[in-house]
Amino acid sequence: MFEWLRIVRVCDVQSIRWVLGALNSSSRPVSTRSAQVWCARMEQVGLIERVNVGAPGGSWVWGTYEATGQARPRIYTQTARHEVAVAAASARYIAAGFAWKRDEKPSRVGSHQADGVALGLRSVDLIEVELTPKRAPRYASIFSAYRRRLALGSEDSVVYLCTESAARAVRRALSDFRVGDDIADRVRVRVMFDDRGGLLA
DNA sequence: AAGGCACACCGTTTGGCTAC
DNA sequence: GTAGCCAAACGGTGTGCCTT
Repeated sequence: MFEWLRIVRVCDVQSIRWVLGALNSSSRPVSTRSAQVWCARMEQVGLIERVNVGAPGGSWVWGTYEATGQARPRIYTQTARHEVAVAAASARYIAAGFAWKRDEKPSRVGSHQADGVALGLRSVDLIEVELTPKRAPRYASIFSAYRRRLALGSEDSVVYLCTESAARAVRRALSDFRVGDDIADRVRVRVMFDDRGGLLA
């Protein structure tokens, strides 16, 4: 659990449910209640901290320095909601039997760091969590970075997990740009989040 | 008409408890 | 150890009232 928290940094209680389920060798989440019990116990012994931000999905949770060796994440920033959304996606992948790791830092100019890498038995997917649409030229440069990476062959596909509006922007960019067309058959776009960053059923 | 404020209501989360 | 039920707590939203 703490290995996973070290990777995602911060998550919500719903994600804790899925990862606890995965640790029980189940593809289903444990109950919300037992996830809360786990959090309460870990908080009591100083291994996690949590704060109720009033978001769907429950309190936000992170490992303390004692547990992960990492500094407290900054949770009152714009990117925090994105981090929690990435963790939510990661938790589902873990429950589905995938391993999860952070993408490596871009080693050269013009490359792009994905939000995560899902390692399955038969495939390796680069995961992008997209809550807000980017400007079109940004997609063009990201797509050409992905085209290079996919050509190298160590990853099989790119998965965009989006809000409704972000999915529209990604699909439009895929069809508008030539580089988008080049990689379109290796890119999957899924609507997975609502506008508040909550996970759709 | 617009803005500020208090209040009630609603949905969600949390923790206590019990049963299995 | 877990699921299910319940009550309390909390944040968000809508409404009514008052002032500007």
